[in-house]
Amino acid sequence: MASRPKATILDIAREAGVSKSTVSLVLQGSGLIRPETALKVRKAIEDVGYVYNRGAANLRKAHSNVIGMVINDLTNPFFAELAVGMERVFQSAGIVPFIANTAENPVRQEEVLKSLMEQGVAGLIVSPARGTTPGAFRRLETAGVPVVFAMRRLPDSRIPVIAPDNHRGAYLAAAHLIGKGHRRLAFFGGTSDLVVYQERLGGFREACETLGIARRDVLVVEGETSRRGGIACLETALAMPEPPTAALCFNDAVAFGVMLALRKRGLEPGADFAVVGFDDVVEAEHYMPALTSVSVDTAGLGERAAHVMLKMIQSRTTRAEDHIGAVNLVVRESCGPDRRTQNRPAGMGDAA
Amino acid sequence: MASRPKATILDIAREAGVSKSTVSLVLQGSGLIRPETALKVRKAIEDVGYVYNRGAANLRKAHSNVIGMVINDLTNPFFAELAVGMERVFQSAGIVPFIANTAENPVRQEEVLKSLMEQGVAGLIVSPARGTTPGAFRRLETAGVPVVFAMRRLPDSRIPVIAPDNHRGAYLAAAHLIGKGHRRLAFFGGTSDLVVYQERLGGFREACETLGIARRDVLVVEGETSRRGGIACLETALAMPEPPTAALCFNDAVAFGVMLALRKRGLEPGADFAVVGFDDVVEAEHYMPALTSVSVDTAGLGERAAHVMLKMIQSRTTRAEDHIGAVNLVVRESCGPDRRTQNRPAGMGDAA
DNA sequence: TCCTATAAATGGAACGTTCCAATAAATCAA
DNA sequence: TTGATTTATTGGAACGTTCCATTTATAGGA
Repeated sequence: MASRPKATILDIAREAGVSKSTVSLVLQGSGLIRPETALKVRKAIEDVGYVYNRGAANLRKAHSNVIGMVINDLTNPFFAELAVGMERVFQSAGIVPFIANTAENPVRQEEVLKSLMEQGVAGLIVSPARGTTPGAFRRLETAGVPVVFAMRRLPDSRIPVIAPDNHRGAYLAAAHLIGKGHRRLAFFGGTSDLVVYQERLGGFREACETLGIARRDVLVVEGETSRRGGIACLETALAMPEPPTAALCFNDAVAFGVMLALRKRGLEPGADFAVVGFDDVVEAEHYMPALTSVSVDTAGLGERAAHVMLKMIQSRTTRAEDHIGAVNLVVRESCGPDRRTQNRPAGMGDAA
Repeated sequence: MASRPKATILDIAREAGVSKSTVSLVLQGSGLIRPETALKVRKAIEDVGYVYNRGAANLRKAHSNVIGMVINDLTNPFFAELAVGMERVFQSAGIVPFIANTAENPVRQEEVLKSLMEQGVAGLIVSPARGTTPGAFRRLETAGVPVVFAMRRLPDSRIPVIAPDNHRGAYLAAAHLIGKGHRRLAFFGGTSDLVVYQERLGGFREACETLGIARRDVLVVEGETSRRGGIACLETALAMPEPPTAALCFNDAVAFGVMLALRKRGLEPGADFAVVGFDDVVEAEHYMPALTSVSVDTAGLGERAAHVMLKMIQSRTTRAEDHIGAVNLVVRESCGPDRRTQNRPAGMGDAA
């Protein structure tokens, strides 16, 4: 149980009758070593139960192979999808990304960033917590650690951003609702301290203006970006003298909450009140009714972010182009009484 | 941009006019240093933009403060909840846990474990991937790294396990269904290579036997532990000559799939076919109809696992007691036509 | 045969910390 | 004043790697 002092390359060297340098070379897969020697060394490695000490190695090598992923809300499946996309590309690059959750808490985020820096990360992909102060990433910048923002951005920072075209997505969604004949629209959920919020709300507003919806007929209700937030938003909206007949929600979680609240009131989402989500998480398709949502190709954005990160590390730069991902509206059943236009859920159960 | 060579304690020492040892002591918050000296040093640390090199420190200190969390499926909200529970306790211990996803892939799991070991983790909380080979954790054991299994266990290993009482949970659920008058029951989803599966199925079977359900009236359909798996299970079951009228699902994801498939066939979950889930993820309560499920207090188990881990590290042992968490059946709307017994979703929207 | 070129293996310094043992300074008892 | 004790500070040797500069072995060319 009480583990003996752990083996080092010197133990291996002794065991295999070679020098530590040779062992090091073998460990790095250098071609300079004679195959038979390499084999002998590898056997010794196995025998002594050696585990590589990356900390010691990093002491010489300047930068590690650890990439950190800092996520603001792990319980939102949306971010899990993002993470999965990133992992796909890191995996094929032989890198294991470490994920850390900040739970939307800037203080926690500071701790997490500090810890990752101390660990000597090679780069960081971050979806910053709400309320992140402008200076939070100064440390990283002065240390020259490559950072990429995913999905969210900070008001004015030079850090590259990988995000969907929020403005356009919201525009499309609003235009769709207006096209369905809705004249009193609402935007539900989110808070104005988020840049994403500004973008989505901006697209929504632009559509309303362009397509002739009077200013007083658009209602904006801020709220938590969760089911609970959606429920609250709907209650607020329906309490108005002239309530809206359709809503674009900040994200799918809010939309689910809205649909739930509608049902609670005996209203049918889609028929009695149109709701559109944003992000198109996997659940959207499986909801009842299936949720119309703005698809942002989450996993694709994750992959993109990972690629950008890899390139930054490789070229030792801390700069990169922003990348705005294409979006498209996936029309399902939750957005208006006209059901002729609905998409079928992607090929499952059709044979039954 | 091209970061100057990063500052070390020697730079700080020079800047503050003290020795490196003094700086080191300050960094560790030692009381041996005169407050004014400490202040001077701290100022220098700020000035040179120093970041602590934990790798170098670990070279001397033998054990790090990194704890790894290895999770088999990050996209299952269930595991996110588990992670959140653990984070709560680690946070208050000043530890930032690193999460890594294995995506239910044993090969990936090997890589992840290797990487974490090389990083010099102080301990590991693992929910092992399906198909993990018995030897996968031998390395960790010989290295003396404390490991705790969460939710899942391996057939015969001495590694402590934190998990819910699967047998009892399944028993309760089955008994409930039988109490509702169901006589032909099914168990949906999961595969027999999982110990959890054996446990849950075991409880289910015991209830059936004890409460007088004939062997030929219980149907077991293995399948993926996902929505998709649930859909498939239902299709299979309904194709039988005498299909079941109720099912206990391996987990909530499967249950959601089953409900979806029922709807697709024009059947109403709850009224036409009773379905019970397992895990009681947050969505269960918000589903339509709300899902009856076995609640396992996921976050609580996460906390427990973290506590056990902390204790193991502290006492330098690799052994600990198993911990089997209490479960209880949360009856909602998805399990039978008798709606008088249903629970109300926890206090939201009641005022409307 | 000797010389050169290439291949394979090696010793030692460095990386940024910690911590022990030692020193220097300050305080106290006599 | 001196010596003993306490309080602050410090130098140096680790820790486990990498990598440069060397050395040693092997092969090829004349």
